Amino acid sequence: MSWTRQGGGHERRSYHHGNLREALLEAALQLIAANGPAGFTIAEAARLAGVSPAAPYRHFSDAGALIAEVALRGFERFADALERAWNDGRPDPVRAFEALGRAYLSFARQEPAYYAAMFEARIAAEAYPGLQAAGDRAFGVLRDASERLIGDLPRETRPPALMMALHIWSMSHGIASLFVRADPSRRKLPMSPEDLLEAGVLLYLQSLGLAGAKKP
Amino acid sequence: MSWTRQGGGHERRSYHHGNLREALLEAALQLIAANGPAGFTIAEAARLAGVSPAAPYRHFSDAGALIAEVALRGFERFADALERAWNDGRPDPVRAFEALGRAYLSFARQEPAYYAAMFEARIAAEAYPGLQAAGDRAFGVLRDASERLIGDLPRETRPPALMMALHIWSMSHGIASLFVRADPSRRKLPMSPEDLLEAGVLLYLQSLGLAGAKKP
DNA sequence: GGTTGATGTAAGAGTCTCTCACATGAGCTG
DNA sequence: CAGCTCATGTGAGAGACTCTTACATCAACC
Repeated sequence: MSWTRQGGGHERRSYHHGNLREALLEAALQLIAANGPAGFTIAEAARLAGVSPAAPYRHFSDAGALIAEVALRGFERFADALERAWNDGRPDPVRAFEALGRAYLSFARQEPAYYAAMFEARIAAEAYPGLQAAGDRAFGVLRDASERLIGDLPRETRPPALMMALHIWSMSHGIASLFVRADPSRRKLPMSPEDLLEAGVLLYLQSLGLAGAKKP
Repeated sequence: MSWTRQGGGHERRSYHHGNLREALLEAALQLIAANGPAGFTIAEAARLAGVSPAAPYRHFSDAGALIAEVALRGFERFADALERAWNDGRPDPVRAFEALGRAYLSFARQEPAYYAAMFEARIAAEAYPGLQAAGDRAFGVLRDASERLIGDLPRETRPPALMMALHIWSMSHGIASLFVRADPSRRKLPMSPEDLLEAGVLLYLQSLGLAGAKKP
């Protein structure tokens, strides 16, 4: 997809680009995917967009602001993906919960640039207000799902939903960081990250009295 | 502690530094701790060591090689810390296993510069041979501990020790990355990362038939 | 005492960030 | 339609960093 006004190649005829902001965000995604968050530079993004190195500063105060915008959009897509996977607990809560975990890893795999901007760029979240909220929305999906899952448990054995969500988030994030995002040359696993996470979640749920049996 | 030959301040009288390599590694730790892996520069490290910007290149081929050396030493300290915490399963395997988890988080908290170099610098591990081995030694502690923990279980219900170690490593790493290493302004937790991890590990062990009861 | 090799410096080419003054032209206003 | 205005782009440049090359220093060894 192209973001230039001409809709064609990257040759621009008019003085003004017409859609530079989007073109820069697109370029950032490419560069981050290729080289990690540190591999992205304003200068290179400007080059990809076909403008001078100073032009991006009309749209972003500095490189961090551009990365933060990528991260923000990433969190929104991430939250959407998690919501689709959870699908309001259908076909049944346990299955939907597993789909949620797979969606987490899938996002890390399919959208490495967003994932890197969100979790590996070390952005000061408080400096970019929307970021925190977008992250909270994504986490909220997991929290609501946890709440729903344990809803059927008797009060005495019911764990705090927040704690449960934090456990699942942490394990998903750990697996994604260590085994999905790591270089391919990295330590070989005896199973796919997806299977590893599914087994971990099932064991965790078992200890709560949910998902008692092994998967059919 | 000072790494100059004079053992005193950072004023050097002789032409040669005497211990530049160590001084640079020390400077890198300071800079990474202060500004993250991206905040470290060869030029600034040279300045801290009191040498010209070109001098570091006598000891490290480039900035990545210096970071990799920091990461390597970090993994060694990390493995040592984990081994001390496990303490060969004393006083009993379950308690020692919990101590292992606390040691993981403690390392992330107490040694942020090493942790950042190890896990946040995106080093190409295959380019620095010792790195992979050092990381494997640290993981090996967790793996051996898992093996020992499940050793008492009947064969039929015994999970693969490797999988178990990967689950614990992932949850520990996830909690460390998300809640120990995150900026202090970050989302407030209902409990400390240490308690969160301990609860998660206990639940996990419960589902395996270990650590059946809640902690006294 | 002289030589040599490891370790330092000075200088510089190339790149990046970010700023400032100036150029362009799309859209509004009369 | 003429003219104005302002968002958006350019050119030039200061300051910082990376890494290289040629040269300087000096500790250790013959």
